[in-house]
Amino acid sequence: MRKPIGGNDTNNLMSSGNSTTMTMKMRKGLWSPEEDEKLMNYMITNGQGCWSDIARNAGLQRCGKSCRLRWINYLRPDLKRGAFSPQEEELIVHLHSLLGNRWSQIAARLPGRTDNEIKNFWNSTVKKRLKKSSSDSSSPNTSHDSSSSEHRDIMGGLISMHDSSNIMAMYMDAARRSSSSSSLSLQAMNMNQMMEQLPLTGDHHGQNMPIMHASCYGTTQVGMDGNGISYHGCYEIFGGNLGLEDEMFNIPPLDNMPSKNQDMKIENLDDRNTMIMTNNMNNIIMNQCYNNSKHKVQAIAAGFENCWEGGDELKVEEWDFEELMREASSFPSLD
DNA sequence: AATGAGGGCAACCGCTCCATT
DNA sequence: GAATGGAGCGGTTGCCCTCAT
Repeated sequence: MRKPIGGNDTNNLMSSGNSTTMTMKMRKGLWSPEEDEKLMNYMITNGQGCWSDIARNAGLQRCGKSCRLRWINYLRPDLKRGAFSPQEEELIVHLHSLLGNRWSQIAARLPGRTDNEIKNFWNSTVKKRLKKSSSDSSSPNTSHDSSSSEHRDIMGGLISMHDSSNIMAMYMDAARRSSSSSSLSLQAMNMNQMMEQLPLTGDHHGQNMPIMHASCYGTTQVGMDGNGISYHGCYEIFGGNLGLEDEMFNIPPLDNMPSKNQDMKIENLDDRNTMIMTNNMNNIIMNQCYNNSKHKVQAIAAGFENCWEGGDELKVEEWDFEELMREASSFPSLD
């Protein structure tokens, strides 16, 4: 544990020797246990309010912003400490592929984890791993032929999740960055082109198709409790195995998440394109699930939509990524 | 044992969004 | 409609720890 800067001597943070000037210098750096305790006690007693008031009333020489950060990232009682489980890691990779660097939204789907934590985890661990796996696959020794089996392994397994995540992230980033009038449909076509670069699977539903076109299986069971939606089971999407088998995930209540309607109100802002895109993707996923009468829906998009009503169990068996992309290509231009 | 490199993590910074006046 | 302040978010920094040499 690092020692807080300045130790416990908060006086050294006051303007030198003249307390009447009220020019209180805000303390920076690491939090001392005493500060933590003050903030914790105040929050427990008074609850959340205006952060600058909290900082003042709790007797902390901190700016409200700093207090907020400390509370959210460290003191909150519902925080889960410790290393990320493989399941959490996979979920992060998957969510990142859908949401990009929207750490707060990713964090909202990982109970007990903070955006900062996830961001740090991503930047330190996952990014490195992805980089390594991509450099491995691009090395001369892993040329097309020899890599095919590796690709199969990769694409069929967790690493495929990473690769497909990269592609999705690239795609999403492209959509996000695109400030021109180039429509999402064009980007969707590019996505299809990217898909075609991918190795073929043997026989998937009677067709040779890039594995990214593979179906999405969801055998997730969904239940509701007072705290929101929880789901567990085996969850596979975009050809990757999320490996959530027998793992419980609690999805926070909807008030933590933007509603679909809210998202739909977001109009034509470049940096929101991804969100709209994601939403559209999710809508399509949901439509695919509902429209295809051949397929059973068990649950999909549990963490992304939470918007079904009624039935305790929705069933998804599979949906066709190709069709998904066809639908995606028909997205109206956001201009 | 000393030291340098790299990694992990907590916290700050700057920006945007939104509500209020 | 403009100005202002608070909240929230993502990017970045910098400190400390661990590990290899």
